Amino acid sequence: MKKTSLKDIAQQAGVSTALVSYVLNGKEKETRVGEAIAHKIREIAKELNYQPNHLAKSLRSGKTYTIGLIIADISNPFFANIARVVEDEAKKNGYTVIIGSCDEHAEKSWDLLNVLINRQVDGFIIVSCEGSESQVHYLKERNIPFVLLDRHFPEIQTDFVATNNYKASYDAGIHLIQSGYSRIGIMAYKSNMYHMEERVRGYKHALRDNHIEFRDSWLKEVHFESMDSEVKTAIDEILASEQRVDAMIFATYGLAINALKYINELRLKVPSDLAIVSFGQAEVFDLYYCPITYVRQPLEMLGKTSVEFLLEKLKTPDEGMKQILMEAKLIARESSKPKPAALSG
Amino acid sequence: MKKTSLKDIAQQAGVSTALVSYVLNGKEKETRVGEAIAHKIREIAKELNYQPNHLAKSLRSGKTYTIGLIIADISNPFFANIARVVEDEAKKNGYTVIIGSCDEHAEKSWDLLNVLINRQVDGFIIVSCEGSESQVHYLKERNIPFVLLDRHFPEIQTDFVATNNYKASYDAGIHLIQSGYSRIGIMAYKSNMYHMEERVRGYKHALRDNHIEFRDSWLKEVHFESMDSEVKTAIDEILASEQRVDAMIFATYGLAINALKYINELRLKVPSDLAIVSFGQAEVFDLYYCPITYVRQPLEMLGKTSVEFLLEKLKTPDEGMKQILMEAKLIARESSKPKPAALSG
DNA sequence: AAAAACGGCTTAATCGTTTAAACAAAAAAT
DNA sequence: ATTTTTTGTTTAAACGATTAAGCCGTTTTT
Repeated sequence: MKKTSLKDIAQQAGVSTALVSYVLNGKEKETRVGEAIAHKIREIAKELNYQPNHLAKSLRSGKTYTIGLIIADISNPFFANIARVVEDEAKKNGYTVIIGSCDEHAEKSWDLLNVLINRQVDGFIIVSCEGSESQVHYLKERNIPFVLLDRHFPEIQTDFVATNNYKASYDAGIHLIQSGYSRIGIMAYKSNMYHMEERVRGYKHALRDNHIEFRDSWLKEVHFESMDSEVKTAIDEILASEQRVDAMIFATYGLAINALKYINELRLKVPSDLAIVSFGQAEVFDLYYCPITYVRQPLEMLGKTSVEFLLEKLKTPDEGMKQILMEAKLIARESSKPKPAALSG
Repeated sequence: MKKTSLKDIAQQAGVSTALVSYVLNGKEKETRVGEAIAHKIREIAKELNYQPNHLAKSLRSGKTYTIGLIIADISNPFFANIARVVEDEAKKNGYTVIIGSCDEHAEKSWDLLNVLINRQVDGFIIVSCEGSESQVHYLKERNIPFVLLDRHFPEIQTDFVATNNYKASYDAGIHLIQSGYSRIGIMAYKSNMYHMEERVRGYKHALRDNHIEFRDSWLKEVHFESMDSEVKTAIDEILASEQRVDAMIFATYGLAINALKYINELRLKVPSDLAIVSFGQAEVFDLYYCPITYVRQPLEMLGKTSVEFLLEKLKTPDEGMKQILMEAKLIARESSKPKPAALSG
């Protein structure tokens, strides 16, 4: 039972494939196909349950209506959700998305890029990982349309859609300070990715603007790959420092999860022993005995806009760069509630 | 800067495209291509950074090396993770995966199916949703290879890879009983999906085998779509029943998350006020103030095996059905620790 | 010496579409 | 009555690969 093709319909109708193609693509008007025959063709197509072969279409047209979505880490619920949004938005526009996770490895990202290029995706949406600058340059050179999502490289001119991480982190810091905390630590990934640097920078400026002297021992940078062990060490150290912190910002969801587990092991009470603000939304933060204050990034908007940008780029490739920074929102919960001492002070 | 094709290489080398194809596909021996020319072709290919066009290959060969993965609910971390496993395993075998989530809607599932069929995927791996039997029949009729994953229809002969839900649920019940709980409730989705029925059946049999009389008020079935509100009502009711339960089994991860939030609101202590066992693994269960006992399904094996089955089916379509039920494992934690009273009794 | 085999290459059909160009017949304009 | 226009249709090339079949010298076999 082979799939029915244009040819089959043409044969049954006793016409050429051209007519069938015209009719089934709604071009009967422009190409002046006869009423009767057009009707007949549609009937037969329905009867034979004709489904066009996308491969052939794409080969001919050079368009696959497929978007490659390369994500730095799909196990992160933030990215998983953003992937969903992208998929939905793309589907609405008749595009299919092929998702790949590079698990924060630039090499894997190269592989994915090549696989997807071979599959002739029309363009890419990319959550870049560290060390993938060359890939971005490659895409630019090859003139392959793409939009960077959530993370971008300030030194490379590209389209991008991202969060204002500096501001988000600054806000997180201010919030803690206003809640009465003054010795505030931050845990981030050891990385020279811009979004991560911005988060640290925002935090530092929040301290500075409130005349709190930043101390090196308050900044803990851990490696993504060995997060499990390094987080524990980092927590131990940051709590042992002579100026013991009374609050912490976690620059990512993954860090927060890991740290909270350890904090539980240590029997530390949140927020009385340690207040917490974290990046990244997830159900988990509702479920923790003390609901975690978190920075909510505009997930839906980020995803939607990235698709929008890309589709526009596909339509009119020569329009200028589109770049946007969106504001995150701090959701204040119990884990950073005003320090009792601060109320009277 | 067009992509380089076989033709380009052929022109540069001054030969026909046939030779280029032979060489680049490693068929130079069988097709007796001259040493020198073969070498030259390879050089030029490298120089022009030739990347074969997958569309053309697929159109010609009828194979896309693409698998369609249709998932009932990708926002469930269990399925998200299984998707990752499937993707990885497929990639290892040179296949690309196109993932789609139908969000538990049979209609959306139909759409996805059609989109992917048009894209000529070689086969499907499907986590079915309720009411999608007709789709399974359709695939069978059309002779499109597929494997059902995690959920299957006992009345339809298909390949499938799933968990032994009956056993898993039975074990969960036994575990609670042995820990001293005797009034055990269960919350499940209102659904006639087999996997859900099996979970309820296993639970009931655990009670029966321990001479505990099952009470209708202990079984709470809620609708997936209106879960948020129904879960609360269900919890209220199950706690108000004359024989108030002292333990609960949650048949899915989503139910557990929802219920735990409400249980927190009610200031119920786990496990002293209510012991808990849940299906589905996730970091969350480590993070809850009282680590949740859960049924760990063999996620990696499920995913891997489903790919294996499908690839075998693609190779030798006429081999018989492959069906496998895998055993889950109960991970006992604090949320179901032995009841103090039970220790002395 | 003729026939067969081999080595090295090209030709051309094919996969399923799209679409510009050509064509023929009918209708309209001159 | 001829030319032009319009209408409805077919032809065939193209997308980029694969591959059976063909071709033509050279070498080997008989």
